[in-house]
Amino acid sequence: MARHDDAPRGRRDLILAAAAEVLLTAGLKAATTRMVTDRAGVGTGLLNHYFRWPELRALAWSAIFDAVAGDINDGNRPPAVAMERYLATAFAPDAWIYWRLWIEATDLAGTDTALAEALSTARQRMQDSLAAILRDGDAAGCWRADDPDATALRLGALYDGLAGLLLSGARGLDTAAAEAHLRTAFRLECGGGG
Amino acid sequence: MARHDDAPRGRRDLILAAAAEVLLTAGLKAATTRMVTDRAGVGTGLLNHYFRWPELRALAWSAIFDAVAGDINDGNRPPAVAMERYLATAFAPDAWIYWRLWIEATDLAGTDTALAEALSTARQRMQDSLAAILRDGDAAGCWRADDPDATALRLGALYDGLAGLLLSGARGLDTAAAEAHLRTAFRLECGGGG
DNA sequence: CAATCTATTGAGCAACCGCTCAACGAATCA
DNA sequence: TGATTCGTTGAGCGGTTGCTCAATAGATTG
Repeated sequence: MARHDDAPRGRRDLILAAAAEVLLTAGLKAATTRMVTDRAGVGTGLLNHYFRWPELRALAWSAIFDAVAGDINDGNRPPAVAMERYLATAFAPDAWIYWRLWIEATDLAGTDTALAEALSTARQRMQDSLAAILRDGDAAGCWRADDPDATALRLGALYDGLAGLLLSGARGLDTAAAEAHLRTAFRLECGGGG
Repeated sequence: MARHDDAPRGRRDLILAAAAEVLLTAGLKAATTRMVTDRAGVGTGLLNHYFRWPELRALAWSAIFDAVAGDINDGNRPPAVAMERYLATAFAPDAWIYWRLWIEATDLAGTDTALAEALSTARQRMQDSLAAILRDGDAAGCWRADDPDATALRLGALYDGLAGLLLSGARGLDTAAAEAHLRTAFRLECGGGG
């Protein structure tokens, strides 16, 4: 994902790419402008010449979740496969940094309007993707989904809540248990077809 | 000699009370030591004489949610009434500062160990209370609850997720819709009797 | 070649944070 | 009374942050 091509279209894109790498490494809250300029091998002034920090941070965050969304939507999988993939990868160990970034964005969105906009867009896209899978599955008879949008919202919110529990170190909950809870919720929402 | 805690309201308690007021006003992340000393009408040094900031912040946070928990558990209501009260007050307008404090604590718990401990305790208590209501309701035939603890965890996580959505300004979701989603989840978990 | 312009630098600014510590007033003790 | 203790003060320290701006290097132009 992080491309270290020696032919970046310009220092601007170099900085943007470095910012995304920093977010994936340090998280959203801990990331600073100096981390980005250090990683890009660039003076601190150049970052502020091209961006303001909240703007750059939101852009890098969006870039990351654009890639994630592309990963989810790519290919025309049958709904049962797509759903299984969603449930199986939701709390996978190597997805950890993504729900950390997601939760941190939820938190910062209250203050940072640029990030709030980015989060709103990404969330809508995720929810629409999930709703589409649910609708397809209903049409194909895999399960029942009377109100795919509402179900997608609830599953998404449950996902957020479980991720928050995991991040803040809730007692008696690991990634396997979180996945099981998400699967249970899906079964309750859409019937026993699992 | 007798100078310990016999004083009805020493400066220490004054500072702690001021900290709680600041949290309820400014939130957890925005609160600073200087807000607390200003509100308490006390020098900045005195706060640090009695507390470290993370410790004081966690103490004040705990005090707030001790009061909330007392409010929930107080009285021996029948399970149906207790459950209805939980669902109806979950996203009430005058409770929003509490789920803001709750969500912010979830976020800060990753860094702040004192707050993580306080959150873990409060969360366990909330979850136990909810599980007890679910169990009582099952025993009384109000609804069905095969695994009250798991259901309580899922409802709590959904609550966290919905609160996060509300706080970060998700499109097409207000407090009434959030409450409706929570009620739907409860109905799916515990049967259509409600 | 010199002149011009643009991209880039990084020391340093201003604002914030939690926290320290020498100093002070008011009790208490001898 | 003077000496001692202790709660209390607040200017200021050390550290962090995003960001500025005069200075500089490098390419372009006449």
